[in-house]
Amino acid sequence: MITIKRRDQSASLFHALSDDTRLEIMERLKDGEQCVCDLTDALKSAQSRLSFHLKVLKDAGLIKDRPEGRWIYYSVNAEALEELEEAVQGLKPSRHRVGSPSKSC
Amino acid sequence: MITIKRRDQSASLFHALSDDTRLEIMERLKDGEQCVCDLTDALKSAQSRLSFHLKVLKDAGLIKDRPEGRWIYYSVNAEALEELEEAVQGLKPSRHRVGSPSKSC
DNA sequence: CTAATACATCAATAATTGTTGATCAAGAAA
DNA sequence: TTTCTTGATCAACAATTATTGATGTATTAG
Repeated sequence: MITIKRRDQSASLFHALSDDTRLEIMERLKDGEQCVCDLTDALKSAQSRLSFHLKVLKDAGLIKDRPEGRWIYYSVNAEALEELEEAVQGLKPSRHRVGSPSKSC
Repeated sequence: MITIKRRDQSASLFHALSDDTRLEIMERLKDGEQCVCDLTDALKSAQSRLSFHLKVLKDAGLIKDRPEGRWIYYSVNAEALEELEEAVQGLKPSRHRVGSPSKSC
C-alpha cells in the first residue's frame, strides 16, 4: 500500500532529525560540505559516535557523501529536504472540515 | 543559548513524528477531531497504547485535547505545524556557498 | 445507588537507540 | 616497505522508548 510506504518514508526522515546531535550536524552542513574530522572537531565528539549519526542521516537520504582521497565529505541532500517539506505539508488538515464528532462509541 | 533551545524544540517535534503509529494518528486528525475510542477503533490498537502515543504528540504540542463529557477529543494544533515548517526551512543550506573544504585535518 | 464507558497512568517487560572503545581497511606519506 | 591518518564497523553496555495488562478516576446510564 502506497500510503503506508509514504508514512514509513516520512517517519524515517523525521526520525533522522529527531536527535540533537544530528540536527547540529545538519546545521554544520548548511555552510558547505564537511569531512568527519571537521565534525568531530566542531562537535567535540568521538569519531565513532559521529559516524553512527552520519549513517542515520545518510540512510534516511538526508545527506550525501563524497569520498576524496582519504577524506569523506558529507553534504546536505536538497532532494530529501523537498521530500521532508512535502511530508510536513501532508500533515496539514484538509480545508473542508469534516462535520461534527462521530460519537460512535 | 537560544540556538540550543531551538534545536531541542525542533528535535522534539521531529521525534513526535518519527513513529508510524503517531503519523497515522495525525493523518486521522486531519479530517477533524477524534476521541480516543475513534482512534483505537480505526487503528485497532489497545487504548493504553494510543494514550501513550497521544501523549507524545501532545507533549510536543502537535495536538490539542478538548474534554467533553466523558470523551476527550484530540485535534491538530496548527501552530505547531507552522513551527515545524520553520524548523524544516531552517535546515536548508544558505544561499552563499562557503568556499572550499577546510582540509584542517 | 450500581454498572458501564472513556481515558489516563503505572509497573513490568520488550525492543530499539545511542555511546564507548577496539579493530579493520584504504589512502597518503616517509 | 612501514607508518600515520581518516573513517567505517563491531561488540558490549547504557539509556531511552514502546507494548501490555492492570488499576484508578470521572462521567453517564440504568
